[in-house]
Amino acid sequence: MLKIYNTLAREKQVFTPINAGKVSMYVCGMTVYDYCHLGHARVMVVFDMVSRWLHASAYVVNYVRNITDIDDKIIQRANDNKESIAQLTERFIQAMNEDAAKLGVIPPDIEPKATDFVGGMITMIASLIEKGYAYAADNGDVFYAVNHFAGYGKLSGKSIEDLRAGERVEVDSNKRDPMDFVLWKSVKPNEPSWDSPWGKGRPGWHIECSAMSSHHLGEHFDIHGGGQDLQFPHHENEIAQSEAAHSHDGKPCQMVNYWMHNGFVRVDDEKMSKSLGNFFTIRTVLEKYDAEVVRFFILRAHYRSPLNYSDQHLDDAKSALTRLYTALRAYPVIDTEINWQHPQAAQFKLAMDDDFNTPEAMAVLFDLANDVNKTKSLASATLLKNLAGVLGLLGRNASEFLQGTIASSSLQQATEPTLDSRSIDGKILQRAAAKTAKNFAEADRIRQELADAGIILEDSALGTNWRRA
RNA sequence: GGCGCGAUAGCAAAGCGGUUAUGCCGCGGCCUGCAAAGCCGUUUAGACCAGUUCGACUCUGGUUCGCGCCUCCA
Repeated sequence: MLKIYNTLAREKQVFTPINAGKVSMYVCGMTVYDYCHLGHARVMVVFDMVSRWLHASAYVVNYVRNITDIDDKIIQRANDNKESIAQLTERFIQAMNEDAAKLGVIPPDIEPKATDFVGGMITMIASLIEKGYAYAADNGDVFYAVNHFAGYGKLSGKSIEDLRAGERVEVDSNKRDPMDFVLWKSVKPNEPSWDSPWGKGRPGWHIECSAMSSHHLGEHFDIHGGGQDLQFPHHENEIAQSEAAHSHDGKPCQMVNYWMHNGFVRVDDEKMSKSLGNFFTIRTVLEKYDAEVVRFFILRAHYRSPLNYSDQHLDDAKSALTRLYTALRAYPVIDTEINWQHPQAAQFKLAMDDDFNTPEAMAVLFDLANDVNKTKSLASATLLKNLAGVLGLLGRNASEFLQGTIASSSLQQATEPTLDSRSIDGKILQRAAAKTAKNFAEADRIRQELADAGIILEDSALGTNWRRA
């Protein structure tokens, strides 16, 4: 029985889908004006994991993750770069897809772009005006009248009064209330625009998610996710827009049953963010670390906990993942159905059903690795690989991981020359001959020579294995 | 200022009112020509102060410290 921590309720709740056996999930994706950083990696990996677990739990999942391809920063960046907005966003959508693929993120079922939904947004704004939740100002902007929506603040736990007290924003004189937020921005020079009943302009940020989620998942759907920083104002405003626009006879229509928010990636105990400038892009990190190590690192913490980034932590993650792959090295494991009755599989399931407790689920993986090493059980090795597969881990051949270089990544610039496997095998043969001749000094010299090149040898009864440090 | 989250061993990170989390690192042993890997064992815990309880890292209250949101942000 799956339990999910629901931000709306501030507690874990048993997950009951609106339609039995089906899950509709919407996640706020990226604004594509730059490369994705590790914080974006976390959202993608976390909700990929959620979607995989729902699949593994036999749900039919409809997973939507949007792409914001029109906003202030995009316009500015395109201007700075002297390229068109379409060129800029296309470039970074492409980059995002490459990064996601490397991290083992399965593409969502639908990835709608905001610019493809302006018509739907206009319809929704018109409906909000008609129902009295929004108003057009004299300058052509359209605002949402926050105090007309009774439930405002229910997600973030804020009250309109508290928000007013903490008011830090420049008051826009076109607003009737400082708390009102913009649904439609009137056109400004050198900015793209669309025709609307309120004149040329472009949509505000929040309305796109309301329009896209209802178009693809309906007025009422199961799960809505995103980073913790979107809780307010973005998600709060989405609720206000959707529930008001879809209201019938003045009664709001519940938009989402379960709201999920993942914790931040931090650097030196501070939130990693563009504004602080302390971010690492995914591709920068992948120059140094295998993408699966990064995925492992993300999933090793619970999705709601803060996740501190440092090289030391990634080194640690790499060692841990190496242990798992090492356990699988000698076994011809294949993908099979998981028998959830098996004690360790059941333990894994229990952990995952408890609000996606991946750290605890991973402990089961290490337990299985110990079994494999101790008992040489092919069954345990198979279960290990298949359970890890549910998390999108251990998908490669062990040797591919242990002997591969991150240089195989297309992003990797040529680093110091590394030995190819053929010459390594040659050295191993030379060393074997020296060992047979009891010339241990020579054997050790060869081993050291390889060690200096980052190749670690491991003798076993069946021969010598090697892996990259 | 308002609202919220957190504090676990050298590092990272979970569960749990009483019984080994787990990984990395360290130490000892086995194995090995020697290593490495692996196996076995093992040292370091639960910010602080009270309270509830037969018993609290786990529940309650307070203190201190850290972080986040309240403005674009995953």
